[in-house]
Amino acid sequence: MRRPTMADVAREVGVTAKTVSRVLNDDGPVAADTRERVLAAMRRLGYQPNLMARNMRVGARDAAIGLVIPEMGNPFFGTVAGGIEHAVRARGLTLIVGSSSETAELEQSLIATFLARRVSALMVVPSAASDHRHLRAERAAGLPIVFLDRPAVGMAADHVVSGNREGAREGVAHLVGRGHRRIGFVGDLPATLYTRRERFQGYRDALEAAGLPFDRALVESGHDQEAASAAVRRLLALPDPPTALFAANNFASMGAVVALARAGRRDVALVGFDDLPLAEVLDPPLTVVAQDPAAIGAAAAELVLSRLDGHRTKAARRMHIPTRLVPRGSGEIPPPP
Amino acid sequence: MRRPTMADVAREVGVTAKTVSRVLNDDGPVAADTRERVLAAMRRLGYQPNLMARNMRVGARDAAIGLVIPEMGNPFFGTVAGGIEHAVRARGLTLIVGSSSETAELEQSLIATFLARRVSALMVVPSAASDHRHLRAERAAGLPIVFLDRPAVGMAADHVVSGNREGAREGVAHLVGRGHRRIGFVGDLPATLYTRRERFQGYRDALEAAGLPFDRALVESGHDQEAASAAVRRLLALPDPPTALFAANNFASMGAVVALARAGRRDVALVGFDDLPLAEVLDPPLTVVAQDPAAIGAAAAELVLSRLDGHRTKAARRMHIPTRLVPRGSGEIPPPP
DNA sequence: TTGTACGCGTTATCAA
DNA sequence: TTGATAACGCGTACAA
Repeated sequence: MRRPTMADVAREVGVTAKTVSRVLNDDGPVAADTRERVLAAMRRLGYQPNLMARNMRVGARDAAIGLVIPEMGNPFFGTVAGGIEHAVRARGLTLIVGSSSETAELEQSLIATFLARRVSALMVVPSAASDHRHLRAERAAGLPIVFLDRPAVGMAADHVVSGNREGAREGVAHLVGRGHRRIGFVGDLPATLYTRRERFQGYRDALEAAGLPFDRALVESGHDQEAASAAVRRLLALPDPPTALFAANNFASMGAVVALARAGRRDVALVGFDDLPLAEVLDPPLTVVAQDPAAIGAAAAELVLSRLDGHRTKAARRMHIPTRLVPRGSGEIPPPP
Repeated sequence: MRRPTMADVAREVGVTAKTVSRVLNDDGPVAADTRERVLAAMRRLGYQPNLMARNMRVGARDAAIGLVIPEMGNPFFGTVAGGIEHAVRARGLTLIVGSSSETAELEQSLIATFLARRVSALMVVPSAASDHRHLRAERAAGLPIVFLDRPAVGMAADHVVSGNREGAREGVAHLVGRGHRRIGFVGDLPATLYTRRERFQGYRDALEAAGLPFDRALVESGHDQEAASAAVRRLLALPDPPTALFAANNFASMGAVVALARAGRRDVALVGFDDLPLAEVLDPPLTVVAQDPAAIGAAAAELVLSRLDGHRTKAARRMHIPTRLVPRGSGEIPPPP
């Protein structure tokens, strides 16, 4: 029950494999008659070309792009992946995905697998503790590599990230504009994470631009939704508590929403970084600084495709995808008089 | 700047490619000394084995699993994919993913690509209008094929689905148990969708078990969140409106939540099928029949792996992953006296 | 318009 | 313990 090959089709028709190949790829001249007979034989035998063999012969490159994301169930990264797939499909490239669970070990192991497969390009969302020095040789050898959401560590490479700092500044400035002077910051851990650092800088930028003092007591962190909830409770229990909160990522937002709802506090303003599905039906509806994951994926795909097209600049190209402030209610709550 | 091959390593050491291969795969006897020198040369040259060539030579099968899902950004399918990847990674299999945008054309084209790549197995979430007759030959030839979330059309094949009918029955029975006698059904379109049909059957089962009449006027549909909202508004505007609603999928739930919130109706009970991220902080918190997407992915992966291990039953194996009723508030609202 | 010879990078087979 | 040779399925270069 072997699968038919070009040779089988060729034998059936009484020609050479090369002729079958010509028909398949519309390459070179083939007599209309021969062509018909080859196509008929293909159908009769149920022939399917072997992409593996083709890839190997033609470019010594797999017509696939390797993508490493932290977690597939996370709609942010899922949407990024969708944006990439959509953009590369037209080029006949398929997407190979692996999730790193935010660990450097899995990330490395996935990258190694992709390299072994000879993928045409590599796209990576770096996990917290990873280092990418070992990829410098690959990049130098011409393999397109793009980092997503966070920059590479230990090497200069293309990347596409959100306008984290600007977005956070805008979100916090929005609160300042409503009259808030004590604004809490709820971030993730570790505090060395790129996105966390950038958004924290944006927070400080906004305070400074408004001439407001920075109070370390107003900065809290948590590594998941529960911890973020607890962080918010601590902030609200301060002697001189904040009148507004800035949640620096989506689970911090969720944690803040839950903490405020449980405490029955409808007087505390809240702006979250990254949009949430049901944000508009929350009570109050959640004001966010929305990211654009599909655009991040599409931009990264374009970077990769242009490199594949021979655009071999040595310089790393870096893109910031702008965020968008979406006022819905929670961010417009004024401070108490 | 060519990438080093086995032959390069072999030349460097003064042996044959086959010896290098033996070292790489721990296959056959190699002198400890030779072994060391080969390993050293590999490191020196930065050799990386070419998986494409290996796959082609060894099994004519790609060490990858092809997965077709409707949409990557949807956390339900993202989590399913994560469950699969987690389960197959230990076997050295990687995951190739494509999204069909719920169209039969893209689904077919993705499947064709995967078959051309000679993937080791195929996992498919069928889109609404697709037909899988053409896969019968593949299945007969021994390719493991598993359908997810919805069964195949036109062929008998393994599948893993949620306990849609039982879950819906339990959700509706929950409302009946609270005293509701007029319960609206909000489903998706087209009404011929497998999941829609099953959940509708569960709805009718629960009514029948309680001796309640079925009223066609209480059944409404919509193909997205907005349409579901409109459907709910129509139900509430009936002369004899429902006192409770059953939303048969997640966007129907969201639509219902929005519609009820906008209408200020806190007296209408609501149970949704499929859980939502912020369900517990909604007002009222949303009672749901939760599915277990990670378990669906894991179960499907196990089916595939057992087939790969030679378990070649001709009979299709079908699994139902049970749902779980999560009472949070919205489903416990009693009918008006 | 078609065929021949060879190579992609690896492993299987059998002999040395 | 190692090597020589062939093979996987396909495309390239060139000849016929």
